[in-house]
Amino acid sequence: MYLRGVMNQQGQPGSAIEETLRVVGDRWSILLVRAGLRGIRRFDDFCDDLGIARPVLTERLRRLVKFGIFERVRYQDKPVRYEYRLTEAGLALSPALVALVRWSEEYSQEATSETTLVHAPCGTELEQAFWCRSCQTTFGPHAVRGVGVNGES
Amino acid sequence: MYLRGVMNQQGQPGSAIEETLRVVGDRWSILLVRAGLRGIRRFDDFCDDLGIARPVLTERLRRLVKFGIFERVRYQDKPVRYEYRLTEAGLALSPALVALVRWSEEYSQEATSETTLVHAPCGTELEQAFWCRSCQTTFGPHAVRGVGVNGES
DNA sequence: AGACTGAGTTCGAAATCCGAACTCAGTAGT
DNA sequence: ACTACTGAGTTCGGATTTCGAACTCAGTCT
Repeated sequence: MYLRGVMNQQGQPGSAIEETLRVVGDRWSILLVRAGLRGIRRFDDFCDDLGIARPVLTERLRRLVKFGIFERVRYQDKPVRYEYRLTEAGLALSPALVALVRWSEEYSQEATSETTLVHAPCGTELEQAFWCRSCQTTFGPHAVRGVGVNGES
Repeated sequence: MYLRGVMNQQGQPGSAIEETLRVVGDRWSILLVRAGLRGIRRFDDFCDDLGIARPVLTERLRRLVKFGIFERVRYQDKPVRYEYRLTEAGLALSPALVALVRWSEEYSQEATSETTLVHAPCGTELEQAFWCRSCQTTFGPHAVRGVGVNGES
């Protein structure tokens, strides 16, 4: 099993993902990131697109800004208006998003997906893999291992 | 922008990820899957490991079973006892999990990760990429496109 | 003046979350 | 036979979050 480094009895240290899920692990945050990737930037547009309650949206965006996933940008002065743009870090969540989309396509029984993800140049359905720069190969989850900072298994 | 096919005003159709996040998009579910990958199977062990409240764990596991991510297996008869094992579908969530771990390692300011994910055979830090079977290449998120079932952009 | 826009706040009702204590069947020890 | 213990849950009341609907506030448009 390849996910290690946890040591989480009674909630002290909080491994990296735990921390991350505390930010991004609710029903809306990932959807907000996805909306951001789809080009949505404005408060009301997020609201309409996702059907999220306004107070919740306010709170969620504030948190995502605080953790550097979105930035709040003033895009107009006369009536001062702000919009929310994905940061570098926010964009970097897309592999996770894509992994979830792929999973949904394959295993989610309920929603029939109207969309498939493909490799743009050729139109082939994409697969997700891990890539080793030094071996120059792709590989699957079974070849992944977690190592601690001082290199133990 | 490569994530499409949504059409979600006032919550009707629910694209695939929305559906998925309704199952897996809370602070605990993903952590439960991760615990499952780490070999945890028993109620009390989940409880101790994650520090999740018992009633919540009950409800969460029930839901994950219902959606085919865990299965509830009777592993003993004398006092009847059940444990929870990841299904095929549950295991298939690991790419998403790995993507989140990678993101955490790179961008999460708070938790310093004590663990890094590497390619097992050679020990090199892994990268995550998309793989096109027909072109035999890896590529990044910018080369991904979403197409609808009848093939429009 | 009156209506509209966009980004929020405020409100009370409803759903969730929590920890701590309890249940229930069976097992092990004395 | 009595007690303690295990594992998988339930039950409880209180705290926190979520919700939809209505309101605010600055500025613009007609």
